Amino acid sequence: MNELNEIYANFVVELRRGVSNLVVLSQCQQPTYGYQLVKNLAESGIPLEGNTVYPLLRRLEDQGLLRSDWDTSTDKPRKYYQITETGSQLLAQITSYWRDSVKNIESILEA
Amino acid sequence: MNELNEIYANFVVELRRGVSNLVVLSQCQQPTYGYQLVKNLAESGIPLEGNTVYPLLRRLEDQGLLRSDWDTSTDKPRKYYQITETGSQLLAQITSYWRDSVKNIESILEA
DNA sequence: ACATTATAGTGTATATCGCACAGTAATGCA
DNA sequence: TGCATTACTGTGCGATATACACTATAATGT
Repeated sequence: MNELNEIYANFVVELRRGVSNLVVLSQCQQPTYGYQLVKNLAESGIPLEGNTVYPLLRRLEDQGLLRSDWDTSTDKPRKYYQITETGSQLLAQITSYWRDSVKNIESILEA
Repeated sequence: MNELNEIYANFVVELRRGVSNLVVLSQCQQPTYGYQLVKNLAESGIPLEGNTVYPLLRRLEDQGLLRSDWDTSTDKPRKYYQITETGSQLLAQITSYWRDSVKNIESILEA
């Protein structure tokens, strides 16, 4: 017997999916590293775990939307990711798509 | 070029994911059938195709969030889905979650 | 007579997530 | 001093849900 909480949790997972692309790209307008993202996004109410963030960053880099540089100047080496020109273009597109969707969904919910 | 469009399309797919649960549950506050959902949602700017909607309706029914009745009184038999009490509770929860998320994401995008 | 609409469905490949786990170096604390 | 926790980056696997490409049937439009 499926418990309601389980179903709810799964809905939340699905809702968060895709949003991660959007918020990570957005955050990488400033050079950022994975662990920082995990912390910042949790504070911002969009908790993404490391096992989600690290593969995501690599995917985005593979797609040419981010680029990365290791900073080894401190004791804790950090891999900084930063958005590319291509990434910026895509970010603008999906931000626009996102806002349109939000409006559409809100009007469905209110109807 | 084509590559970017593909990436964009995939982002859109991921963003739409989960939203389908929300809008379908919401629409089923009035008894509705699959084909009508496909048409209505397309008009509302949330295009979901039959191969997405029909399995989704069945899942929601399996989870006890919707129930269905065949209407065979007309020449075209239609399977009407309607939200259950449990479904209504969950809809309220995920609607609330959705609106909170939207606020959080918007504030990340603006930062 | 032929195409399109209306209506419901399936099978398979693919993408991404969560959970669990691996691994190292610094820092806090008992 | 010794041990736990934090900081930091990752991997492997199973589960879920989507897109794409179909199957199927009956009515309606031209």
